[in-house]
Amino acid sequence: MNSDEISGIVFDCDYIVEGNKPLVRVFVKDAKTKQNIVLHDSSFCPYFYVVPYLYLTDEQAFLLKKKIELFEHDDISGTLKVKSVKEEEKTMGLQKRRVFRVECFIPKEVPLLKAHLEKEEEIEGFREYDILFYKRYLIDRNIELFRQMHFKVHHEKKTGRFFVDSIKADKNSPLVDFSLFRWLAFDLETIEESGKTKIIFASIVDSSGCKTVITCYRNGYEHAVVVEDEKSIIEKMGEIIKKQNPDFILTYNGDNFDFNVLEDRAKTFGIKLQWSSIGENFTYFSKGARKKAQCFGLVHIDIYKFVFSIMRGTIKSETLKLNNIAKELLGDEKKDVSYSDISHAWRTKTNLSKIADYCVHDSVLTLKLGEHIFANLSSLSNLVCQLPFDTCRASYGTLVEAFAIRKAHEKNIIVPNKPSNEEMVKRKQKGMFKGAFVYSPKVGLKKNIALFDFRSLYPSIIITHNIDIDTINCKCCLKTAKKKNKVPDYDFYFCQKQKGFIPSILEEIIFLRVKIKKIIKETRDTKMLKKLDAQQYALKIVANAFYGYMGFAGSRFYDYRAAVSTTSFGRHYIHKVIEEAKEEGFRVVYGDTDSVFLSLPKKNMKKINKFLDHINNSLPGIMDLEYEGFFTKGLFAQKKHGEGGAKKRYALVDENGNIIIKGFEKVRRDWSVLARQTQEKVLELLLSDKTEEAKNYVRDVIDKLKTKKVPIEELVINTNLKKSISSYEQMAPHVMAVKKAIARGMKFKGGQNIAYVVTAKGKSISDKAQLAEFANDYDSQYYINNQIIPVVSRIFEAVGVQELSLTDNSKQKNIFEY
DNA sequence: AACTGTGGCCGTGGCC
DNA sequence: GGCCACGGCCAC
Repeated sequence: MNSDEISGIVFDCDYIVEGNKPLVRVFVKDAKTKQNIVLHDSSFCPYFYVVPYLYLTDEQAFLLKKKIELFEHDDISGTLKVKSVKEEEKTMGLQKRRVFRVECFIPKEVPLLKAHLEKEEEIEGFREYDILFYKRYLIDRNIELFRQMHFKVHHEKKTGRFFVDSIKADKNSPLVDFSLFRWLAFDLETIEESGKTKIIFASIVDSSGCKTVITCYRNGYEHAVVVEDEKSIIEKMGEIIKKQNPDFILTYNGDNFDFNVLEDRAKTFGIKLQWSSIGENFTYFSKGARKKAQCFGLVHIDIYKFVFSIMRGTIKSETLKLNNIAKELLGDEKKDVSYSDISHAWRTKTNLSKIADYCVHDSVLTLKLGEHIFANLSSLSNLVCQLPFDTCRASYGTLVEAFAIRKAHEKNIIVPNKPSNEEMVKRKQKGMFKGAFVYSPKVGLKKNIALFDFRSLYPSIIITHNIDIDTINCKCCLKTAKKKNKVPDYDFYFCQKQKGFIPSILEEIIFLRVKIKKIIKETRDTKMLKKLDAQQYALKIVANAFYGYMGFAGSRFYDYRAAVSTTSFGRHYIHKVIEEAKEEGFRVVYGDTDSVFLSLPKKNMKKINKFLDHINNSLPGIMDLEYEGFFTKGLFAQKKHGEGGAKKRYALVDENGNIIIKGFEKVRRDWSVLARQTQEKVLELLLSDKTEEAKNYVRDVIDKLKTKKVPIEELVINTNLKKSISSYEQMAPHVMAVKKAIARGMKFKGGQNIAYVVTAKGKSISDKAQLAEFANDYDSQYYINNQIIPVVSRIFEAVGVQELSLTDNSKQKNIFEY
């Protein structure tokens, strides 16, 4: 056997079972040759922890260990045995505990063994029995995803396999580039025929320049690969993909759509989706409503999933459809073809080249999006030690959990278990906990606003006050911390001697982020900058999600008291800043959670810096108030219902004249484009003192609506159908529009975007609502009274323009009357 | 459908 | 006409 060294990048991992032994398979791209290699590791076995009761004597513990070692259970599937038991010392909470690491032969025996041992009286509990085997491997072997790793391997002649002897990560090497890998995106166009979804076009685009569309219609498209039938389309796809030999397969919603169709059609025709160069098939899992298409060594990245769960908060477009996302992120637009266009073209066999073109374009966009998100995806994968396959499908909760588990292993800490269903119900029954403070603004236009906010408020609080499950009301600080580290609104305090696990790992994140930000400042190389920026961004989103994770009922680190303490300190600090600002003679205009808006007679940096220093000198730990910037104007509108100014809705003008709009209809995707644009324009004009122009602009819009000169597209209202149609109590417009569409034979799922128009026909607004595709006209009155007037009058009133100020008419009229 | 959290606004339907 | 629950989306 000759020993060898391989340096490469890990981007996939799974395991197989051979002869009752698990064999981990690590998919590695050799950095030099760019060839992929499957490395096998037979040295790793599944395990979980048994926690014996603390009161057990050494002898009792020894007997328990023996009992577990000798455990044997026979049933029809064979004999269940323990491979080995090792005594270890691990940290649980802040305590060192004796635990038994119970090693099993194969992964699926872990839950079985645990179930059998549950009846043993000497056992207090079980830990880490639900961490998937391949994830366990990545963590325990310190795999650094998307970073150079060094493997000592040996070649086994008999099987031709490479076996791993040792692994070393090169922690200082940068994360790799997109261009290291081969990427392939595909997209399907389908039609509904006799109750089945059938494939009519399939496009394939890859990073080596391949651009193909496959169809079985002969005169479809001059560049098309024309095959016999639908079955051949799928076979041809497999053939091309296999030949192109990509590392990653990219789709946009492939988990729920493309692979769903492919799986069904392939089954019908008796074909396997064997696209991988190493002979693996795609498997399609559905766990409840969640579906995934996966193939070892051919990593399927569903970009829609990543956009939905991770990027949604930063996306502004009305829907998360490919064309919108591509437009927003890439500045590219999808060709505009609707489903009815496709089926019409297919039925009449006209304009087929347009569909083919559109199909290819979708793959092109998907590939481009893949490149766009790669830095973020790879940084996150690396940070939380999860395969890119899992990272692109993960929620924030999953990411935080994965990161915590990884860090726990590093620190020899055993992680708490996931809550049982009953426990989760109990946690949820506690109800919502008190959150942040929001300052009620006064209505009007304010000048010269200095904006301050706390840098990462909640993470800073958790670190500074050592907020954790294990540090709460400790015995060691009973006398001191009770005074010095007490939660403002509650009766508990946190330990000041021993750092909790969560504060300590959060601190690592914050420090690392500061370090990366420093490097960013010194970096010129744009490629490198993008990577570093993605890394600091990954750290930021994981850090910010920790507080929510502690208050999340499904969390391993749930603690109600920790969550309420965090927000309690938050309220305390923002109130403190507000009080001190008042004392220093500033006028407090507004503030939300971690920010304060202070107005000054004029811009005065000396005063601003003095205030900042004054505050920061009195703040403990890593708490840090930052100066965000100066704004020449700030507009706060009257609340529609109730007294005072509306919170979470304002507009600011920065020193360069840019307008920043928060909360108003302009930024809400459930308002018509016309209403949003009109409000934006009015804001723009009023903030530059062009009152008359603003009035005229609105009159003009109203006039256009009255004379039906506004194109219907600008009047479409987008709303999400959040649940299945039957579970709605109230018949809101979008729900009624859907009901009417269902009557026409359309189908809807929860989570779908509904685009509707309020038409002229009907009594109530819901009566009038029709899906955009069925609407031929619109109700001008509705759009004037319910979309335009309310959104602009808030703004006019805020700057002090009374509605009744039109004098060009004999009668005194509302400026917007018509 | 959406499983990181709470605070908040506002339109609409539906009840009184 | 007034009030409130439902429902969706946004700020942080």
